[in-house]
Amino acid sequence: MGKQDEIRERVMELIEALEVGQAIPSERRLCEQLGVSRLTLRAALDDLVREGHLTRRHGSGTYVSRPKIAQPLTLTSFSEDMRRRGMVPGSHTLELAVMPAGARLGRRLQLSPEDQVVRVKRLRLADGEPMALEVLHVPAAMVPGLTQADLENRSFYELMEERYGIHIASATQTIEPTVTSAEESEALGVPLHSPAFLFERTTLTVSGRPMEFVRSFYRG
Amino acid sequence: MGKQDEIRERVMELIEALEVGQAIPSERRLCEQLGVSRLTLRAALDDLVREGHLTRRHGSGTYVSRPKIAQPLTLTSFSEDMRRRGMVPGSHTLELAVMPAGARLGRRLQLSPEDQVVRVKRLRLADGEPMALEVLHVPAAMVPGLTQADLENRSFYELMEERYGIHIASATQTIEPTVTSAEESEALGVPLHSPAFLFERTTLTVSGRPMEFVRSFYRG
DNA sequence: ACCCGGAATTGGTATTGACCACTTGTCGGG
DNA sequence: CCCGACAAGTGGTCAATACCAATTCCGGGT
Repeated sequence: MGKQDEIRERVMELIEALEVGQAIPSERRLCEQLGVSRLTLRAALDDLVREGHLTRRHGSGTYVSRPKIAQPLTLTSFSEDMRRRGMVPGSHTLELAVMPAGARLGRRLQLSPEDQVVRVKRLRLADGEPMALEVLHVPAAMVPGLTQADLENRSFYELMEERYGIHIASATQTIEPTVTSAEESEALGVPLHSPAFLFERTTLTVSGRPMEFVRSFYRG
Repeated sequence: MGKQDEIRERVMELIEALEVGQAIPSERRLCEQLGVSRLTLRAALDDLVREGHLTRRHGSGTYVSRPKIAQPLTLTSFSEDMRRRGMVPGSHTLELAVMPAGARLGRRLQLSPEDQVVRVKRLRLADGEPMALEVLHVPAAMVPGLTQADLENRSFYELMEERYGIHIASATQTIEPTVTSAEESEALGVPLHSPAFLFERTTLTVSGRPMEFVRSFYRG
């Protein structure tokens, strides 16, 4: 975990507390507050600017921009979606780890920051070709004994229902255009900074509790 | 003109003298040779990597990649092309300047680096919408008295024939996917680093002399 | 002959310090 | 009252340096 990524997260938290159009603290102030050099801070801001969360105005300041457009929801799993398009869906689990939720993720999943979450990184395939990189977070308490093999070529939602008896009720999803980072580029086999779509979805169970938070990068 | 852009040009020249797959000098050696800091050099290399000219391998080196695919040629002017698609072509000249050719451009146009060239920056429109940013270079000796107004909403090739009696014979053109820079983004009204196509064309007269070198950025 | 380990080299990241270019608001002169 | 000059604050760029991480290569031990 680079320091740049950590800063990125902290700035994101800061942004979320502000209105669109408001200015964030100046670079000089911020890098002092966060205890990093200005270049490091700028590298993190560059990311957020490229992804459209911030806009810079030379001589004036850096401003919060473009709120994500919340979509009402079309409750499709990747597996269903691909089959409907006549393609053979698949998935390959790259990583499965248990970690504390942290502030932002905890808020999304209605957990305390110290609660454990399972973080799964999956590559979604269509006809064998990489289509998306998916990072999903689930409260660890909801899925005891989940292993990497459980998710291989398997729909996560189906697994949740069959093994854990958890049924999904609704979800809120946002879509935004973005460009791929180094990791995403490598996983999807496309050049760095290729255009892509970022889906973020929070899924609720029938009892109204958040069940998962997923970030999916779909290649353009 | 930033130092970074200058370095970018110099590295480009260096690259063109190498074969695909060959390594360029290490960053530390290069920044010493070019007399810039490593940060600046890396910024320039970042550009070239993003555009696909270079590939980095951590611990190993930086390598020349992806030769441009030379197209045989489809000899269309922008104006003709747009009309065929049923759109109304237009153009707006942003800048017209006379300057020395320099090394790379001189080579392309078969001029000595000190020879003067006319550099024209044009915005190409389709139905009034910006479609492409075009930077064309013509040997100054070929187009005496050319003014900015001459090119307003006018096909350059038609002008060359009518006024100067220069007829085009053939051209070689390369296409490559790229992303927009700050200047291109602003001119085309798209976000920074949006996907785009870069056309490079060298046009020859019937006498076999290079008549123009054009770089066109078409929005995706 | 093979393999393993360390040194050298390469790209990757971060810090600190400085200066430039643009914007904005203010203060003083007309 | 208005307008221009100026100063402060902002983002943009660059230099010099240090250390980390991955790769490569060569030599010594087996």
